[in-house]
Amino acid sequence: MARIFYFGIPWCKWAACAVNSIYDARHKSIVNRLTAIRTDAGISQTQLATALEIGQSDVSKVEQGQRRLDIVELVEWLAALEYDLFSFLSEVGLLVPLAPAAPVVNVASEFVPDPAHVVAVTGGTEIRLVGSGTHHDIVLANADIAGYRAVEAEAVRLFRSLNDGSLGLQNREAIRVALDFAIRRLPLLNPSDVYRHIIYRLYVREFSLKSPKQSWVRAGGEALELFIEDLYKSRLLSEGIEVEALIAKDRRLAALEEMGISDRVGAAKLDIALYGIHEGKRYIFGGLHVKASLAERVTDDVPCSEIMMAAGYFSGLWTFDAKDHPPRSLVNYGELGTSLTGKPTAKRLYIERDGSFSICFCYNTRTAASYHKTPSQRRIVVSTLAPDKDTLPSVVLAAWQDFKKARGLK
Amino acid sequence: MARIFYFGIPWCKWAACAVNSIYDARHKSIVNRLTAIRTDAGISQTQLATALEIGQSDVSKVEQGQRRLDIVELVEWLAALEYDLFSFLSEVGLLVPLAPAAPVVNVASEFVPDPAHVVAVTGGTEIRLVGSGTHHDIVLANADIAGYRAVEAEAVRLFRSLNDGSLGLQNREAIRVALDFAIRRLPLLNPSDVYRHIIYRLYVREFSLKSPKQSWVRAGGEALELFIEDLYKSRLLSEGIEVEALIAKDRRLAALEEMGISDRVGAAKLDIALYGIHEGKRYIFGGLHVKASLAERVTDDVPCSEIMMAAGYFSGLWTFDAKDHPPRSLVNYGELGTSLTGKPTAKRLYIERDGSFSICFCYNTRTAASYHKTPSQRRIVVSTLAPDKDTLPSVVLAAWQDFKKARGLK
DNA sequence: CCGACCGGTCG
DNA sequence: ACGACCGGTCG
Repeated sequence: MARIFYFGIPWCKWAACAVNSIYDARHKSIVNRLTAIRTDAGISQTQLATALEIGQSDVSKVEQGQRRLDIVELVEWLAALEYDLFSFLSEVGLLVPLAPAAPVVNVASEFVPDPAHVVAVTGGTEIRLVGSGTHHDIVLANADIAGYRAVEAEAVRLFRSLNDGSLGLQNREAIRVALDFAIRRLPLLNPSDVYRHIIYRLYVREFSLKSPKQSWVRAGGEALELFIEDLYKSRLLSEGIEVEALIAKDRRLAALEEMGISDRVGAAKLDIALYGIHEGKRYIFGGLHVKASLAERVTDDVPCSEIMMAAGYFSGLWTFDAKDHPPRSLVNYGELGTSLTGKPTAKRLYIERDGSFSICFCYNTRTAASYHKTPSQRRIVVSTLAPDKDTLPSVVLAAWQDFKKARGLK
Repeated sequence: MARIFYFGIPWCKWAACAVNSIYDARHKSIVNRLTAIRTDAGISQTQLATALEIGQSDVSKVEQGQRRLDIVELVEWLAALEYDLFSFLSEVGLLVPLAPAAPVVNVASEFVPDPAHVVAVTGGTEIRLVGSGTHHDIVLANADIAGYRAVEAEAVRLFRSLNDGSLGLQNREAIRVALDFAIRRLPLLNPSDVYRHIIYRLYVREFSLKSPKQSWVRAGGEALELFIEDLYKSRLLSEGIEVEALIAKDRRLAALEEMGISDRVGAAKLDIALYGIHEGKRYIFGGLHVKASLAERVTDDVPCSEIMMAAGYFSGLWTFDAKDHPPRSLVNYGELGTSLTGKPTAKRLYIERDGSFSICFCYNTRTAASYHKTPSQRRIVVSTLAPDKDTLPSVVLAAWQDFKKARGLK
């Protein structure tokens, strides 16, 4: 039973407008917005009337406020305009959250977003993840409801197209586009939540050609590398730095060979190469290891990273640190730990104690960044992907300048 | 522009109910639902009227369908009932997805044994693995049909019991028992096929309490360690060697500490400890890293193994080398490679070139054993688990004798 | 074709 | 509780 929120305008007494709400200011804004949606879409009153199988004069009357729409009529009106009802209600100020979030529910697996339960709450949007005969409500802090719905619509469009090939996209490209769209449309969200609760779960829900979770492993992993390449390309090119996702085997081998370490590391142990341009020549000066989540798999990258650093190259770990603990909740706490008090998690030690990476860029804002001086001097930094928050470009630029100095390139 | 859903009932022409939609079936359902929400909440018409600051008769009129609500009124009505608008619209059938409904079933490649297709063929038994609307017929060489059926029956009994807890077994224990039963009952089969095509696939087919594949990852992995401990315990105890699965965290830490390497490796990087008994004292002299399949995950164990070897300990890799390539067939060729001609697979290099493990014990009989002298002198050995074929006990015994000599224990 | 991608599990 | 377990994918 859904009683979490109510949608209303508490300061206006219904009694006052019960008889003549047609003249009410809120009705004016509804009517004005309906008219604007129609004209923005380049639809004439006559065309709309035809679609609704009513007379043009009925459309005119509604838009002048002389005839009011009940809920069924409004729904069909918006349908004819192909406009989302919740976006509409949001725009005309009819959605107001009541209570703070979310009863906690115990869970099992296969949790995917329920399109019928997307509600505005204080400070964000609540979505419902349903699965195994139960559900869990997750609050996406700083997400507006229209933004979430737009992201869901785009992801659904992209992922469904994979089932019939209608857009001609590879899976990894569809995921990259969906993730890019979501990060841009919901820039204030925790990026790790966007990745894990929105994009991953919608992919699992919509993609049915192959087992979606296993497909996600392959396609999602490569999509993340493409996403990162694309994200930083423009931010770094102006600094004379090129970012290259090493998905093609020969490109990866070329990168490892230029560093002179291809005989000592597996051929597939670097995800992103960083090249600096100096006097028209292109030098590799480092790279990024990309992991959506860490688990024991972060160990894979440690040997290569240590070899790179020993050879004088920059070697960063880029991660969403995505991980939730279903028995308790579906809150995405990550594995690097949310607190600096108490014993550090095992994963932190790779960076803070062992210094196996030059730096760890973490995009789960629940993760605790390194605060005090670390034993290895290597740090975990945490931010969103907003250009003014994310220090990756400046860190990479500094690494390039250090590299030039060390190699006597001036 | 948000176009996720449209809200409407396409088969009903608006025109038909524009004048008198109050009598429309959809209005009835709206009105009935509003009434039900009120009564379910134990609110009287009078109480609701007071909250809305209207008369009780107005409430009555609305609930009888004599007076219809526009959108502003509906929003406030639901607000007074503390009921979610989106849930309401969903319940009265006003939310219709734009695209055809999402395909709910994504049962792609879940290949599980078809109990109806088990046939004797020359040299073995053919079973049918069904999934994705297609199937693959697999020949289990050297399996008699009665043996296969007995194994399937036992596995089904064990795995079904996990759904209702009827045998009181943990998942890993049920898997261990099933694997043990199968290996004993079908001793001439390729052990990797027993593991992968029989035990794994029956677990996926029968266990339904949690997502079976992910459950397998956890439970199957630990079951394998228990299985190995149990398998070699009796064969090695007579030689004064104890085999201990390091599933308990404190036992694992104790093993790493006795080797003096606990500060340099992650706490969970060894699966089986090997202890020798000398003059009533128990010395750790090595261990086994266990992997059902390799993938990139074998890298996890490399650093710990190299540290163990550098410190003078025996460090073996025990693997089923289980891997098939479904698009082509479901034959379990492994990743170490079936041929010694041509370029060695990347996985072989860990042992044969880099010598990162003392030895690799592989129980996929399709895998090619090291034949020529290897660069590292370290070898891949391949066999079944039959006591007269499996050289593991003698290799481990030799390692214990070498250890005693090196440490001056005589 | 051979390889690394990642998340639900459950002790 | 927090960690390592492993296999279908698809380039």
